[in-house]
Amino acid sequence: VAETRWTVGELARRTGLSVRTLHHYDEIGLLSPARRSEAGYRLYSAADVVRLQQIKSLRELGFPLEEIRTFLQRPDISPLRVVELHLARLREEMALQRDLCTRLEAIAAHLAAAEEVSADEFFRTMEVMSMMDRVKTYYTPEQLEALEQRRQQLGEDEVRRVEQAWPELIAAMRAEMEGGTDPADPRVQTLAVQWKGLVEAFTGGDEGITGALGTMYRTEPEVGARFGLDGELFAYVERAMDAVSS
Amino acid sequence: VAETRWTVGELARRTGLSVRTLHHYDEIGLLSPARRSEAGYRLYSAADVVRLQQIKSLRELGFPLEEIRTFLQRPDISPLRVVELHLARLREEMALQRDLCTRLEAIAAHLAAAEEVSADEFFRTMEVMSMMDRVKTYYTPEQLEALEQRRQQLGEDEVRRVEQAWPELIAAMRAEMEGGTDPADPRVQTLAVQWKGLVEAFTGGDEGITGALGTMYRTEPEVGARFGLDGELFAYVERAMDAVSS
DNA sequence: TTGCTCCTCACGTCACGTGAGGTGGC
DNA sequence: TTGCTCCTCACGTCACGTGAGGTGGC
Repeated sequence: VAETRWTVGELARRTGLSVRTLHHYDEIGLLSPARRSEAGYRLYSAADVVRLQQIKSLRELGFPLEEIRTFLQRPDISPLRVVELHLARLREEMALQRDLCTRLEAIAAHLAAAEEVSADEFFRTMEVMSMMDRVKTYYTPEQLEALEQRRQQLGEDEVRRVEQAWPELIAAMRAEMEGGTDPADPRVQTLAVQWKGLVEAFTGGDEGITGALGTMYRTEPEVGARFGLDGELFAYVERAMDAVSS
Repeated sequence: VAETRWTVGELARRTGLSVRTLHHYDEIGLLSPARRSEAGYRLYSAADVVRLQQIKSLRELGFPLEEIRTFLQRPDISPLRVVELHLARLREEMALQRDLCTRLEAIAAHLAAAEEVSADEFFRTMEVMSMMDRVKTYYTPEQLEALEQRRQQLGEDEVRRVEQAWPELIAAMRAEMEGGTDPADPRVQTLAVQWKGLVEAFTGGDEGITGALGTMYRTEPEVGARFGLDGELFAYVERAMDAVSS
């Protein structure tokens, strides 16, 4: 049974990658061809093609080659999982792009009418552009995978329920803060417990993910600002949490 | 009249760029702040914010920093033009993403059903992913700008008309080729003239663009393959063209 | 035999990242 | 005075690009 084999050139032509890229992947042990011909030509198998697709998907998710290599070593990672991760990310990105489109159109309309465009409008636009790249840098593939798995466990309805509960909870917490309520007050304590619950529903209690989220909110305040979160509110919530545990 | 000024840190926070990136843009003369404070702090003006937005847009279009620098020096390039270029590109990319989504969903469905997925299906998917990056590497900003300008001159209806004329013309040309008609035959000559007309309608006769297109079709046969174009047909058309001019 | 594809070095590049060591404003 | 933000070098890094020089299959 002679299986189909592809040379580097064929593979490059059909995938849009460069020959040099395939050489590089071989060099670093990310994708080595199934065999070599007698003359030393790289001969790739169908299984190699599948693996290459996984690599391309994970590259689009923004992961460095080294992380992709170790990620693909995990026994619980199937080609299906990788495709699903890619799809989830793609849908998020398309949503951000629709947002960006709206903002650019607004700026174009203003400029075309020779109106003043505020610096803020430019800032918000650049912020969205940065968010598109940013999603790619905060999680490791493992964390992203865990997040997705968690979402699937919860089911779509539950995810939506959690997402809708947030704005309400944030508003309630802010009202207490601005009203000057003591973080140890029972009313605030109740909210703090709900807060903790929602965070856990999202992260599945994974410490790495919780940490990555914390880093993201601390170093990128604009991300939190989209949901009405700021440093002041975070500090207030933290004090309430401390009071819960003590 | 004290105008608003931003320090690097403020600008970085509001745009999602790193301080190092802004330093780098200053170093290479791409974006230098309007002034410096007495202590040497970079102070950016509102005009700098506008320029930064243009830079971010052109970066998303995939241009290297050096090309962006010279492009922004052109007197005929307004902020509005840059936003329009970005919008045009964004819409194309979203179309490709919808295509990619469909393909990934098909693969996911097959994998979930534990069905065999052909190598071809993986190839086509990777091809779309590569096309998304590729658009970014064939044109210089000047060429992209000329292409867009051309499209605006033609108007949407005309662009659509041209795009719809292609498949028909390609099919007709292929039929002649496969029928063994001499490239110098009057029937083929008529088609060749139409062919030339459509190419010119698209490129506006710009030699640089025509060259870039040629390079693209030669080095990326899959791009042409999507429209039923291959090396054989190109060679046939070329012979017909030579016959036209002689 | 010619032309094309393949091979292995190995240095170059682009756009920053990442400290190192030090100064100025609130 | 302490802490934070800023400054200028300057070397490091990631994912390849780009020849250089040479071999093998149709």
